Amino acid sequence: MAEMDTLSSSMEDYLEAIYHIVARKQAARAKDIAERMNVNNSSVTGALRSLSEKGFINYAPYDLITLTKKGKEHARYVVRKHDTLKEFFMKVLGAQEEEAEATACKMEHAISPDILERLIRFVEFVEVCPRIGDEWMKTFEKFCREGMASENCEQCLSQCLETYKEQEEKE
Amino acid sequence: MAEMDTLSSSMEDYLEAIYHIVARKQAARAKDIAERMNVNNSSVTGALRSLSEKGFINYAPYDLITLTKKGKEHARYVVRKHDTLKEFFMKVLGAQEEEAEATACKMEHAISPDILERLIRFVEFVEVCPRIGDEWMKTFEKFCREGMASENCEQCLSQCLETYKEQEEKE
DNA sequence: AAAGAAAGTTATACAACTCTAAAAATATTG
DNA sequence: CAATATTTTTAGAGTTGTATAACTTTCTTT
Repeated sequence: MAEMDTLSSSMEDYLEAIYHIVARKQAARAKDIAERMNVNNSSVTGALRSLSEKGFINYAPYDLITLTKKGKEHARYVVRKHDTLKEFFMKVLGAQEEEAEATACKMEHAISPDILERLIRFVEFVEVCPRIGDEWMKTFEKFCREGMASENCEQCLSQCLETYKEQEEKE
Repeated sequence: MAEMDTLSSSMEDYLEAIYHIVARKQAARAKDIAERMNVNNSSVTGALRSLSEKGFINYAPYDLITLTKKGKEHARYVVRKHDTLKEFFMKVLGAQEEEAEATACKMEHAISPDILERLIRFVEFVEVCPRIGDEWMKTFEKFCREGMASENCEQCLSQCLETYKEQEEKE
């Protein structure tokens, strides 16, 4: 028998699409999926059969499509990978939304559980650690434009410390 | 005609393997490639024909394999993507080498030029910016274990500034 | 409820990639 | 240099995912 618990990149894309459609409407129709994925109707039918056989979706010919528990769980995992990558590309690397979205979409299938967890922690950390934060992002952007101007490091650090102290006082 | 300048993930893997083999020896043989990639000999033949048709390698049946200029350039680009991801996973996210290697191998095909450049800059920056550096990595590791202990931020920043000043004096 | 529209499925074909088994070419060595 | 071993290729088949075209089912509307 074919693997029951693993999905190809392609099938993960279908599952993800179904997840998002089901989140908006009650259930998904083949046509919605085809439109969202820019794919032919008949390709959807094949994908549905495959996802159904593996127990990820509830589906019978001509019927509406919903996710099984297993399908929901896997879909959420895929979405988590997608969103984490997109967030990292935008918030840390400063990429544009469209670029981040497209690249996350392609890379999401290949990221391992271990690296994913680390990346989630990292993005979380970047947001709460004062050593990073907004100012730091600006510094990174400047670095990207002009390279490292090492003379400013002390000033940069002092500034960072001052800002932090000021914010602490306000709270 | 089939696309001449783009390669599937699979063909990029072959090209990358050939690049590494050619770097060690003068030229690659089908057997070397098959061994390195854990793939059947006959699969290599097909890949070689395809890469040759598209102008990435110099190849004729029963002949040794070398890279064309185009092949070398593309291979270097793939390797750059691979190495950048691997470095990021290890140096910034603190992943183990094997994990970093395996994941880079799978993700390298999907990263866009824009995100790649940003990631290269980012890894470079992480290495030169005192606000990050070793201490910061330790902080991140601690954060991963214990979560954010926000009371220590001022101390963390002061410490960082002090260390920087001390190092400046030594130079 | 019947006609027409819309949606979904099947049949078929193709492209990419893989494998096994057998045949052909090349290399090695006694 | 001929026998043997190794390497490479071909032939054929299977898998996955895609599309077009034709057909069937379901929905909509009068």
